Amino acid sequence: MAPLLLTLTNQTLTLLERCSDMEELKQIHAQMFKTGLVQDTIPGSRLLKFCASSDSGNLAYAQLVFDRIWRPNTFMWNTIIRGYSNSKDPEQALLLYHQMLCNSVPHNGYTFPFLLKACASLPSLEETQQIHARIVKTGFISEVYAANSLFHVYAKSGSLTSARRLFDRVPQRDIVSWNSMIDAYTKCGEMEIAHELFKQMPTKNVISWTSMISGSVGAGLFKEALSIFHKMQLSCVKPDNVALASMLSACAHLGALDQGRWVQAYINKNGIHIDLILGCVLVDMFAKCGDVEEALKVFRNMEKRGVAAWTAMIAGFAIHGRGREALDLFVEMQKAGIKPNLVTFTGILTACSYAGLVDEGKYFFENMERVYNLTPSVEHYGCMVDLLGRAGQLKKAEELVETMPMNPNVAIWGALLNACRIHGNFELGTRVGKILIELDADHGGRYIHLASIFAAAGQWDQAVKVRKLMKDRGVSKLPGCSAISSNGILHDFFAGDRSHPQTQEIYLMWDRIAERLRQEGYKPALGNLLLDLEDEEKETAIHRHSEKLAIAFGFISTEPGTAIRITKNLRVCEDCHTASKLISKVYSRDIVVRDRTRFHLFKDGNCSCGDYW
DNA sequence: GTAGGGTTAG
Repeated sequence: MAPLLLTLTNQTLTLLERCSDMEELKQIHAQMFKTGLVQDTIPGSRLLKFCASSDSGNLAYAQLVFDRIWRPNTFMWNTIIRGYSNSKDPEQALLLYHQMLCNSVPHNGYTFPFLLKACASLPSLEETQQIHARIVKTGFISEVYAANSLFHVYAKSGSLTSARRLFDRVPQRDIVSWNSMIDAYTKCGEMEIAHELFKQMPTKNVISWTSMISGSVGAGLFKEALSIFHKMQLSCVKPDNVALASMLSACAHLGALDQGRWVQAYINKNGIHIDLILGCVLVDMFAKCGDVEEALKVFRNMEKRGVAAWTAMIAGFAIHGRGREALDLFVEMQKAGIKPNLVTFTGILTACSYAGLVDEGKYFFENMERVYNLTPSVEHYGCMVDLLGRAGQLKKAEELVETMPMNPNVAIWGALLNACRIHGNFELGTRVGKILIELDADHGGRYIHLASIFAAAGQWDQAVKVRKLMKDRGVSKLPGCSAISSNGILHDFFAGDRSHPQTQEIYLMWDRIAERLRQEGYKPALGNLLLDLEDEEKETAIHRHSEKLAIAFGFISTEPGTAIRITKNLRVCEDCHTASKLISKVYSRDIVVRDRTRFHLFKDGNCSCGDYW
């Protein structure tokens, strides 16, 4: 090459390397046209690569550049395929691949990972199988990148057997192969097999650990997730953003504020960048663990917020009954140019429902389609049934169930039934209750609910019948469980639990509390929960509810004057609610209870839910 | 060039 041309080429390559946006690129492109460098392989490829695969690139422009290249080489074909595989139009990657085949352009080891990435985002099993055959035929199956990409697509399209067969047969496996398989199993809920592979794999990195953590979260094994995180630290693998996000998600589910705060401290101490997702899960964790103020602080400090972070904060206000603030934030969000999605609306409608903002809720529901171009789904109808029902508009709630464009599911009937409970509607309550024990026949809580409605109306024979049906069908009730954290350890309590090492102390403490409450005029609301027991037994049983045990433990294990924080897996019962209110007054202790659906802040004898739950 | 993380009604 002539020295002058060589200098020109090198200059252009340097310019392309330093190029930061499309404006700059277009200028370089124009120069390349003039000098004819555009048809040169190396500068031409670099130009294409910037347009097709850099963050500030432009795929349409890349296509234009590509179309003008006379006989593009394998690298160029790979580059444009890669561009489409990461785009909204991954199918185009497959089309280009077929063109590549027609033009008899040879593959290389890079072609298949790009192509399979496109398959993974479609995902198209048929295409994957065809590409698989070609990979085998061309011998690339022995290349670990191609094989790994295949595991990934198969796993993603749910063909676990294909993925595993391949995994067991390929000549070469690396850590990515193992991680892909582990992740595939966790995503299908096959935690045992995932554990097995995890144990077998020769070395583990942060991704291996994170897959196990997020897999456990997905399977509802939140404590397990915490324990895996702990083991990861013991093996000196440093958690990154992704691992911390999974861990925070487990904390959010458990209501494990102490552990969540520890993660936040870890982030600060190690200078970890709070990205879009990490910020979002931090907000969600604090809100779900009962510290809305801290959630808001994190939210305000985020550099950039995606729609999920806004939604998490809105939903956070909602579960604390702070509906007005949720709506204010919704307005602010739109001013910030963020478009709400379907999830945002469940947050908004929940906020309205829990705060009794009936007109506002109706307004937003009606505007979903018209203003925001979002079609309400069954979740949104569920919120509306709940909203109307809580507000006592049972007739309207029922009408909505009858006229909604989809079949009502258990959540819809559940919302209606809860409304009947709050407002004491026997006729509708029994009707809905009967539907629920058929639709959700394995769910013990449904039978108990229906039986207690009958009992409340004095129809004991009917109540007994329902209990008998439940017994005959072999259905059991999910036991109530309350968790409370002390010194960073979560303590679980079930009703009547005697497994805690401090059981004696705890029961004694509760007896003292109960005595004090009695002096203040408290009478246990025996209601109609346990109809097969005598009154005295009922009273004993109700005094052993998991929540009360947790509160008693809270009195033993926390400093006077500090809030007692409890997380419950079911709804708060009437009696525990009354007792908690009284305790908060008599002992001047705030009690924060997160139940299955929302928070209750018991303070000075009142509850933040306004006795409306 | 291949692998892991986010907001959802009862």
